[in-house]
Amino acid sequence: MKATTIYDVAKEAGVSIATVSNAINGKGKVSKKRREEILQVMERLNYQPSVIASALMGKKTYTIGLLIPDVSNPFFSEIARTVEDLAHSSGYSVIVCSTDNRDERVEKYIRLLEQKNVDGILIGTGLENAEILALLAEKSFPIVMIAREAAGISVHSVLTDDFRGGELAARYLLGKGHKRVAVLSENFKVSSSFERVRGFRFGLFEAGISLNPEEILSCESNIKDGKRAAAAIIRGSERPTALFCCNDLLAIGALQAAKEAGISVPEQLSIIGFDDTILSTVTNPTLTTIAQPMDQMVKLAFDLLIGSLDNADDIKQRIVMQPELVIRESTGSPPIE
Amino acid sequence: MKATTIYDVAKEAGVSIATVSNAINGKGKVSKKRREEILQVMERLNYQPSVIASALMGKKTYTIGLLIPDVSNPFFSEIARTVEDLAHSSGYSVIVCSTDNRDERVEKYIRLLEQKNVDGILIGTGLENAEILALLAEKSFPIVMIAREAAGISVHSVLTDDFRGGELAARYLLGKGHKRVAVLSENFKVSSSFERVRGFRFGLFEAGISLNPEEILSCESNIKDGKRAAAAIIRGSERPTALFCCNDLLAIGALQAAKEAGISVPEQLSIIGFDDTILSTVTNPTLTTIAQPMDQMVKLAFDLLIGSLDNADDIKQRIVMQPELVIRESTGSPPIE
DNA sequence: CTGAAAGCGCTTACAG
DNA sequence: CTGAAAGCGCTTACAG
Repeated sequence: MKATTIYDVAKEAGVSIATVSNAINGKGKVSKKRREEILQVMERLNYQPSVIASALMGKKTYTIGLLIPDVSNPFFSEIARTVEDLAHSSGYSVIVCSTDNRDERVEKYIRLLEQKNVDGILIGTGLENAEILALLAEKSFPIVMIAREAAGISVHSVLTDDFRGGELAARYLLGKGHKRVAVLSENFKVSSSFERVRGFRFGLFEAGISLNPEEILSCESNIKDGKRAAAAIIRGSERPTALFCCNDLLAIGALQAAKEAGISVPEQLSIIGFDDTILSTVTNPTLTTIAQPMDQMVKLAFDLLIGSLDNADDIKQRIVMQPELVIRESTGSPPIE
Repeated sequence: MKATTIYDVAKEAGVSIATVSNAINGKGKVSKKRREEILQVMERLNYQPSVIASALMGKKTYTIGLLIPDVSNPFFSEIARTVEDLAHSSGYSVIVCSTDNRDERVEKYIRLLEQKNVDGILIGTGLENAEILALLAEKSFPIVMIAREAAGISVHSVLTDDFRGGELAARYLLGKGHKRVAVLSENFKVSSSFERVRGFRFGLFEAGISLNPEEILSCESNIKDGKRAAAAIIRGSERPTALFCCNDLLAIGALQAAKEAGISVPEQLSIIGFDDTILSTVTNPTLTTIAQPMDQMVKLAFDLLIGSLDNADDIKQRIVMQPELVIRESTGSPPIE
């Protein structure tokens, strides 16, 4: 079943293919009557222009890439969904790429997306590798960072004030009366986590409380490793009364470790997460967490990307959004000594 | 920064573009020496063939579509991740399309994917609409159904024996001593849910227990609606001692409804889900559920799709996998009357 | 306002 | 074994 091409509609409408093309794209001058005729023929023949052919002529492919660490991680799958809807309603489709935060995957995907001539890329995965940054810098397609930074290359970025988020968590815990706290972080090379921890320490510092290095643990960002690391904290000689986790996955690991150790949350241990994913509403107790305004962030990032498509030299923006504390059940006052 | 084309490497290597093309694709005869030279030049020039141009010549686009109800739903995001990895390692990329089970979205996405010349589509969303089935039937690209059926069109499908899954749940509950049970289902028009309920009823029936229509509720497939529907069941005059939910999302809704009503799970009410998503390990109590062997299913489906790419007339298979009961904490014996 | 022609970057017979 | 040429389905000056 050969698809109908522009030639078929040209012949059927008794005009040249150039005129059909013009009618479709609203380019050149086509008389209203002709245009209508052509549109009707297109309808009748069920003609759909080939994106491939027009892409070859240097037009857009109407495809964008989305680079994230892992689609199966709820935080990112929620982002993916928002991106997809936005893209869809502007006529774009999105190729999803899970990087696992691994440089070789990032690089491979970037090359792949380039080969497919995507119009632009939304990046929500870490970009620390100098080689990759150099690779990206020489590309012609626009890039927008979302919830992450990319130092040294000229791109738009939309992020949350992670430092402030950490601070928010510290203040809240302090307000509840906690004095002995610990931190469970994702790998420090992930800049957002690093900032969250810095902010948290700063919040504590302002209240005259300092955090010893051994009270800050880091591990891979998944439930299992979070659980293991949290178990170590819980078993420690001086168990903290509150634990700040750099994301919900780690917080859930902590929740599980506490359950296994027979420590009740929040009565004996307060746990606070970050991201406000669907997971935080599903645990029991539900999770107090720091929310990023993801829908807005994705919307902003997407609009910046689409804007860059037509105007590559626009001034690169760095938009910083404010995080918010979402209080649920996993936090409370410290136990009375 | 113009990308280097086949002309550049041809000139640089002192051969014709035809020879370069042949060297790349291993077509025609190219002397070993020439081929190596060309490959070196390609390397040096950092040449990457344009997928677009070769797609226009009727070659593959190395892009597949994935149609699922919602990427942000953990069950599907886990599928998406597996598909992505499989695709990636075979040189394909995947365009993710969330349909929300809405016919107009399904249709729009199918047209979009066709326009983009995807090589094939993996469908994990319901396909009941006759118009859409007709649309699909006339398409030239291969389609593989995953965890869903598509009646009346010639496609491969890989599914779980949903009936058996329902039966498994019934047997297990029966074995625990439950006699008064209820069902919380997703919309019955979703065939997999319908089968699960049928299987569950059958399991009960074999033990001489029948289910009244009012003990089977259906609602939208999300936590909130599940919670609301479960609340109605719980408040009912004769509260069941066990509740079978057609998927984990609904089961979580039920868990929340129970918590809110002050009913303890599993002591006063056993709850069993379906799908074994990450969510079922995160709740408290953790969720007993019926697992589908998704990784295997996705792998099979993907391989069938890739196979169909080269051989469109292969005999369409219908592979049925066996579900498995995963016992966690949300189920137990019924309370003593 | 409309059409002939060139060209995008490839692949594929076909001729040599 | 290698290359000239046609063609995939479009778009874009350009001429009329």
